[in-house]
Amino acid sequence: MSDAKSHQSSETTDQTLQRFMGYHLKRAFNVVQADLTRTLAPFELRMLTCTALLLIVDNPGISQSRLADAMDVERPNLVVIVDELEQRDLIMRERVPTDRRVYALRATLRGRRLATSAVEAVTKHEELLFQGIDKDTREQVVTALKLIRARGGKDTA
Amino acid sequence: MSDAKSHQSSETTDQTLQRFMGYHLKRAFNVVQADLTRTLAPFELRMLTCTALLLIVDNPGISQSRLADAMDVERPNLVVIVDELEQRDLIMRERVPTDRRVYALRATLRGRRLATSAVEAVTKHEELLFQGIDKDTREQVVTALKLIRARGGKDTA
DNA sequence: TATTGTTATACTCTATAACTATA
DNA sequence: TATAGTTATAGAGTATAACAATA
Repeated sequence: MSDAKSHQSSETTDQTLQRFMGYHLKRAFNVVQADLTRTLAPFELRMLTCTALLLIVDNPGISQSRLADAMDVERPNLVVIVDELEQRDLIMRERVPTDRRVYALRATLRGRRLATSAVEAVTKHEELLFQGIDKDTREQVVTALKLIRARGGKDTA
Repeated sequence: MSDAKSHQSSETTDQTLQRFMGYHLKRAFNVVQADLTRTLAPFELRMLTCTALLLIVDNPGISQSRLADAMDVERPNLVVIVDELEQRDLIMRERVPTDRRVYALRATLRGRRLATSAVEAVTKHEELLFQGIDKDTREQVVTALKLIRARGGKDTA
């Protein structure tokens, strides 16, 4: 019990950490993130670039500010993501005549095609990763995750 | 509909992304992460250093390799975390006579005291953050997250 | 040979301040 | 003045290769 040897072939008990949802959330997210990275690699997309592409495909004309909000990303960090997608000819920045400050983002045909392929791959990926969890539970999890998301920014005071 | 203006005051539909658990997981994790960072700041702990400290407190004599496994962190990345905790006199690296390659990690009194305070703060933090989610749902979510974690590493092939 | 801890390194993600051009 | 996009920058997390000491 006082020797390191006694731990070598046993699992950690994690008594304290097991109580925290944040711990489980992080571990699960690490797995999903790592798996998703592999799944998206053939498309030369990362989680963030893929998310941005899908949002632009689904919301043609969206501005960078609104895209940043939807992605929970700071505006400065979104710039490089949009740059990358534009350089790869997957999206376009179009000037808006009524407000020359904003860009209207639109997917190109190439972008829409890549998005379709990526969505198919991610769908398969998630089916595999979550196959041990029944549909009802999945929906409950999503509902809970949305609630957590909605509480964001509120102070713990 | 083709003008960016039509999107300015409406929410994105996110039709495609909404289907993916990974998207919800990431957004929820971002919120928890940001909130937890604020909660742990007074203790000068981050999510990773706090996790390491709690695991060492709960598993005295644990080696760095086993700690890295428990945290899903690569060994090289754990070194700086352990360095930080040791420099702050929260834990000690002890040589193990039976295997001189490994360090047995143990929390100091100071480390155990800080861990107790941090656990208290995080507990309060999570109570606030998850107060809209009933106990049964929370347990179901944790069970699901554990299942996802357990599937890690398995190929999507 | 294999493993523990380590160094070095690189890439990604996150966060903030300050600038420009437009409104 | 306020907002959209941008630049620069810093901090933190993640991942891999290679090394010394030890088994």
